[in-house]
Amino acid sequence: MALGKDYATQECSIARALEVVGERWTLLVVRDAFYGVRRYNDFLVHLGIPRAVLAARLQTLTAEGVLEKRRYQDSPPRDEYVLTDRGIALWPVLRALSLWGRDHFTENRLRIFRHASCGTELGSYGECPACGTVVPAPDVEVVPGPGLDPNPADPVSRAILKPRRLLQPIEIEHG
Amino acid sequence: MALGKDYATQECSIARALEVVGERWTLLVVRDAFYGVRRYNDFLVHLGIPRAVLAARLQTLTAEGVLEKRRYQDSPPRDEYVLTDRGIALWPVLRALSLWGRDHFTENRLRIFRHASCGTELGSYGECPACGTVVPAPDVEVVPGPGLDPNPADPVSRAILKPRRLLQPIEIEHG
DNA sequence: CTTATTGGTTCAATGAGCGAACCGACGTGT
DNA sequence: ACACGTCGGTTCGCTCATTGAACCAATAAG
Repeated sequence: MALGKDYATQECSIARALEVVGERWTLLVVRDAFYGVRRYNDFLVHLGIPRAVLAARLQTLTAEGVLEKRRYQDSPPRDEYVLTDRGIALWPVLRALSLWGRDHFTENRLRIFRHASCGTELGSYGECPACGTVVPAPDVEVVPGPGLDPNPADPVSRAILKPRRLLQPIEIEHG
Repeated sequence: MALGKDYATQECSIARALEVVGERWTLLVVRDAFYGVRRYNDFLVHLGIPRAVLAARLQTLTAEGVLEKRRYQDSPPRDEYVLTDRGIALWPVLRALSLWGRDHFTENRLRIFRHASCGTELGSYGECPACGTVVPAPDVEVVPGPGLDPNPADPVSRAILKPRRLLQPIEIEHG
C-alpha cells in the first residue's frame, strides 16, 4: 500500500484487499472504470486527481491485475485501461459502498442501478427483485437520480448522464 | 477525508462513503469492531497502528456516527467504542471486500462466515444457502479457516480465534 | 511509595498527495 | 516548413498525513 508498511501484521483477506484498492483515489478510479471511463485524460478531468497520482494508481491497478492496459491505436500509440475479470469482481464492493453512502450521507439519490433486461431497480444485495437473480455487472443499467446535477461542466460527467450499462465505454461529445 | 481536499467534485455516494471510511486504517478498525474489539488498547495491539492515528480514526468514526463512545466504568473513567446501526450497516462492504481478497489474493481461507443458527457457510452475497435469507451481522458466526495461524502472539488475535458471533465482545485471557 | 494499566497527547522525521510546469510523440491548420 | 493542439505522461517543490518514540495524567495494585 504505502507508507513503509503495508497492513503488515494482518492475517486477513480484508486487509489484503485493502492493500490493493485501499489507497486514496483507487476505488474512485475503479468506479469510473465501471462507468466506462478508459482513458488517462478522461479519468483526469472527471476525478480532478493529480496527474502523478493517477499515473501511479493506474500502474498499480494494472500490476495487480485489476485493470488491463490495451492499445487502441498505433499512431500515435495510445492505450486504454479496461477492467479485468478481477476488476469486475469488485462490483459488489462498490455497490455495497454506494448503498451505504446513499442511505446514510446523501439527501437525494444520485444514481439508480437497474436490471437492464427488465428495468427493475436492484435490491440491497444486488439482486433483481423481479427476476430473483443476482445481476452481474454487465447487466446493470445506471440511470441518473433526482439528486444529480443535470448539467455538469466536464464532458465525461455529461457522457455518463445518459442511461447506460456498466462497463460500456463512454462516448465524449466534442465541440 | 484528508489532504486539504475531500473528493470535492464528486457527486457520488461511493465518494461520500469513502470520505468517511476511505482513510488508511479506518476499515480495519471497523472490521475489528465487528470482531468484538471495543477498547483503545485492544485495537492498538491487534492492528499495530500508531497511537495518534488510532485516536484520530476513533474520533472521526465517532463523529460520523459509525462508532459510539460508551462509558463502561467510572473509576478510572474508561470508554469503549461500539458499532452503531450505521456502523453495522457496513457489514456488506466488509463482506464483499473479504470475499474479493480471498478469491484473488490469498491461498488458504483465513476466516469462514457461517449462519449461526444453522451452521451453513454464507454464500457470495451474504445469504444463507440453506435458509434462503440474507444473514444480518449479529447472526453471523466467524470460525478460523485453515490458513490462519493457530498460535498468534497478541492476546486479541487469540481471543478472536474461538468461533464467535460478529459483534460479540472479545474476552481477553490475562496471564 | 513504587510500579502497572489504560487512554491518550506531543514531537521530529519521513513519506505521500498536491498543483504547476515541463516534455515527447504525433496530428492539424496555414 | 512551422506553429499549435492533444494525449499521456514525468519532474519538482510544497504541504499535509503517517510513523514511532517519548511523555503524561488518572487510578489501581503491591
